[in-house]
Amino acid sequence: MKRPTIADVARSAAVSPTSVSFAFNRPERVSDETRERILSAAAELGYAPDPVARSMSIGRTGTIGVLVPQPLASVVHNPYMSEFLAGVAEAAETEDLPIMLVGPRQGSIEHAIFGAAVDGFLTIGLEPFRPTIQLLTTRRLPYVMVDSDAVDGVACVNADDTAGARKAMIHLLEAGHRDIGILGIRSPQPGRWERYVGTLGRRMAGYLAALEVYGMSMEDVHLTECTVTEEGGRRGLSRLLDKPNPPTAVVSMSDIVALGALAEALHRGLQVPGDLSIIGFDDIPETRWARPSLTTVSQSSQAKGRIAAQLLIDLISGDRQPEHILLETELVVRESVGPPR
Amino acid sequence: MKRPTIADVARSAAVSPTSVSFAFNRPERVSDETRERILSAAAELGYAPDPVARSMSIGRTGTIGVLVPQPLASVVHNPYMSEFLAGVAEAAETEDLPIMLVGPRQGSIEHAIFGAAVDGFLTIGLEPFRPTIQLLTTRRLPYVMVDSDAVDGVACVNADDTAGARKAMIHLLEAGHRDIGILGIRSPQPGRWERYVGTLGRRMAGYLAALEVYGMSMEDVHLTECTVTEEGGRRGLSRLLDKPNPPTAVVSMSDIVALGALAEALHRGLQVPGDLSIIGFDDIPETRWARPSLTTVSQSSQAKGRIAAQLLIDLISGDRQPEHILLETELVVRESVGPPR
DNA sequence: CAGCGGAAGTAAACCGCTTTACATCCCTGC
DNA sequence: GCAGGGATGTAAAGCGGTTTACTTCCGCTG
Repeated sequence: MKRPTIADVARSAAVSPTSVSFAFNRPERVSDETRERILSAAAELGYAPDPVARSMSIGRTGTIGVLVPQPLASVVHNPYMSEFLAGVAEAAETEDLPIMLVGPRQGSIEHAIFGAAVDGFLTIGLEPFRPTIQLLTTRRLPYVMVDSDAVDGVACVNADDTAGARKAMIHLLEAGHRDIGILGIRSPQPGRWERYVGTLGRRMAGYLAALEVYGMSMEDVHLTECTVTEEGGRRGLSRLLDKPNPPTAVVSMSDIVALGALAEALHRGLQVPGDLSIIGFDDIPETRWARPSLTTVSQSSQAKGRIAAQLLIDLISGDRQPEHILLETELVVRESVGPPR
Repeated sequence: MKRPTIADVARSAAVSPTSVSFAFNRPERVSDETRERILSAAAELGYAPDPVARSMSIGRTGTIGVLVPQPLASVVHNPYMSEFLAGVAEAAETEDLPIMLVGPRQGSIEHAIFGAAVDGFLTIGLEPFRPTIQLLTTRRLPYVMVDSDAVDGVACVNADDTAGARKAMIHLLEAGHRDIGILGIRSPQPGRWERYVGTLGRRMAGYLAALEVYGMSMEDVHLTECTVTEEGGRRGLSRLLDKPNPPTAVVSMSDIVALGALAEALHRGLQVPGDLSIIGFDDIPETRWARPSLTTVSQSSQAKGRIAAQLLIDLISGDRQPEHILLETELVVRESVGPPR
């Protein structure tokens, strides 16, 4: 038995399909009596309007897409992303919009963009790489870029990474540290920090700005790139500690990496912050659980998600123009930073 | 300038819409030369096939829906859900399916079910309440129920909650505890544990079974229902501790609640596990970070998500029949349980 | 040279719903 | 008695693709 269509209901209630549609979507267009008849016929047949056909007709899907450049599984796992998504959900909820998680398809973002039935995209951490933007534009859907470099004419939402990174580095410098390591994030051009773009680039710029305040430069610190996992943090810190003149403090571009580094330091029997100070970035919930709890830079991912989603929703409904939004970052002082020995 | 359609491309390449469609979906059906012409015309116009129209034609959306009974925001935040979703994503990824998060719509699950353009649903923790099942059936879509009571003829995936709860309670009893509190989860009929259904019901049955092994019954323990938040756990434990004969150990139906209880116990200056033993359920990552780390029952939410999603995918493609799957649970012994003083 | 088969291309039906424009009918007011 | 207008209902044209069945054209075989 196939799924009943609007025509089946119409036949069974002895009216036109038009009336059935009206009975569901514009009750005032049919008489009470007819509506009753239609609805009960529908109930009897077990009729439910097909959302796809509906979308097709009205030209909207009522869904917003969240486009992520990594495999979905890793994304949902990532606490930073969870918070972000919670924010997106918060905004989506007020409009009763489901949210669609879209990862790469057949390995390519392109297929993903073209295949998703959504009214607009929220992109996360996409390299502001021309091709991708162009695809998004070709698709002619509104979109908001989060955690990328701001692009003219495109809606963008970012945390003020530069200021945040600056605060983090200043915090260490003020505490008296001069031998500092940076746990960076693996980049397309390993080690070429001058070429970092997007979030990475801005954070690096912030570190740099802080160093300059103290008359230092990149020459005076050790940078190592890590994968964004605890394991990555472990390894990264190991590399730094095994150098001839190990740092007395490290800043990390990500809390996850920082927590890995913390674990490694404790594993090696180091006192934190006695022997080594550590500072992270993102303020994920785990930083509070860590012992010692992690000093980090908060960027309220949830607010970011909420604000970005709201912007997208407004863009879709057409009552706002693309704009750039910069969210404040804040240094959250906890227990993992102290003066050098 | 409107979005170009297949007809525009056809016109521009001087072929029929059929050929354009073939050029995209069945390259072998058009000559190389023509295909070239069509594709370049498409590129020039910035044509991208409309996913909705496509779904409409082929009768599939290529999307799986995750239906949750609570507001989306709270769901994404919940670590247990995050893990589950990661599992779902893992399975979805192998088939390149986006996943759609669907929360209640206009306050009702019904609207949500009817409005979502998906090929199948994964429901989580839905009360196996007739109406909802009926709706799902009316929609005539395959679905898999997770964390509900098993229903005949419906695909269900559950953890073996009963066995898990039993192990937890036995663990406390073996340690010598006889004054035990249960931090339950708020239920539709507060306090009427005999009527618990679904996950709650099964866990309660497990606790009970363990008590009976030691010749005890529900009379001998204190049950209090908590909301599933840390705050809920705090309050719940407070209620138990303020009784005339406070428990020396508590089992919780959820790690989040257990962590709240742990915080409250420490706040009151109690030693854990010295003065109070605590055991949780779910094995969320935070249990490892807690001090003392939390003994709990692991149910591998991620595996659950993966398995449930795979079942749904197979159901959709039609090469599997609905079945019931029960996943093992395991006691994870950490530091929060010891003998009573 | 008739006959056949494969390659290339297309017309038109179809997917299931929405919405505009129009037809009826009946009531109201003058 | 009739024009005007509101209430109710419907035909038909989309929305933008996919797919089936058919036509044409060509080259090849016997």
